[in-house]
Amino acid sequence: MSHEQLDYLKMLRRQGYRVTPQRIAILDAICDGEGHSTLGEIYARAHRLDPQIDKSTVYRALELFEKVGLVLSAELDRHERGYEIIQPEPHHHLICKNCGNEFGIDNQLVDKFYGELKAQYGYAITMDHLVLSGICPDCQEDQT
Amino acid sequence: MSHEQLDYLKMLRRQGYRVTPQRIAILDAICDGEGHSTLGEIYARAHRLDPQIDKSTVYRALELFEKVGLVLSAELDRHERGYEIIQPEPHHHLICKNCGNEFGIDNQLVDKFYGELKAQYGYAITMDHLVLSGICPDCQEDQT
DNA sequence: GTGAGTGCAAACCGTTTGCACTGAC
DNA sequence: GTCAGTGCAAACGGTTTGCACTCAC
Repeated sequence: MSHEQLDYLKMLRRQGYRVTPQRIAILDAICDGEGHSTLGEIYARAHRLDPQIDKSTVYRALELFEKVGLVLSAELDRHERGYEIIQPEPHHHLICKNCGNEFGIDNQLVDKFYGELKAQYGYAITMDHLVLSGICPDCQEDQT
Repeated sequence: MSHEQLDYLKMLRRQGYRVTPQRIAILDAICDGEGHSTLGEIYARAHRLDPQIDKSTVYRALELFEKVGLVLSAELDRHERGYEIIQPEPHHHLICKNCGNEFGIDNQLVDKFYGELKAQYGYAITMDHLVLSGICPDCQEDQT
């Protein structure tokens, strides 16, 4: 894993939580995935790294990681929650309904949209991790 | 219930499904709520109308209603799915995180945003029922 | 050495399913 | 009269919890 992981571990320790082999394995498992991983995927990967690891440990670790701000989660589609390692900037995604590909979105576009909503309705949108599903360009071509 | 309900029932019948007292009660229960109702809320209201009604019937009815296009559902926030009676136009919502108030959004704003995403990334967003959470004007004032 | 974190097993709870009965058509 | 729809009860699967043990600090 990259040197960044060390920072993640430091973040844990700094906030008074212990760094255990299980948490490292689970963190690795989250990073191994591209984009969002479901709990099941994370568990499978972590389990490969350490077959002793228990599912309840993964649940507890993900909850903790989210609390301390190491991971973000989002409802991907019906009954599927995805987790991903946190990024420095608030960021948003496009996910292709068809092929599952993920794509980061320019914050400016979203911020502008939020700004317009604020101007028009007064609502201050607080979703700093928007996940929009649609059809990616490649799949649009295939569908013709 | 309003005369519209008759249309809803017709829609069911037209598509070859039977109109039962339970389905009417569940439909009423959905309409009774303001904005999105959770399955639990719908069940509670339907149960008040007809104490005999079973939860599994509500599950089956909601699934059917969604399939035939009578209701829309959306993930409200973590582990809460909300159902609402369908509206003639594709529409979107703002929900206040604080007080739970819902507010419809002008489609144009969202369409424009989608258009920009399409132009910039090629993705064609297919979410015709966006639910954004934020803080409504009233609650923003209260928070000062 | 101590208590946070873990693995295990059981509990929990929302959802789904199988089945015999009922009532909409 | 028929079969889609229902209520009931049991099964299911993901998530949470209690507890004794372990190991990070």
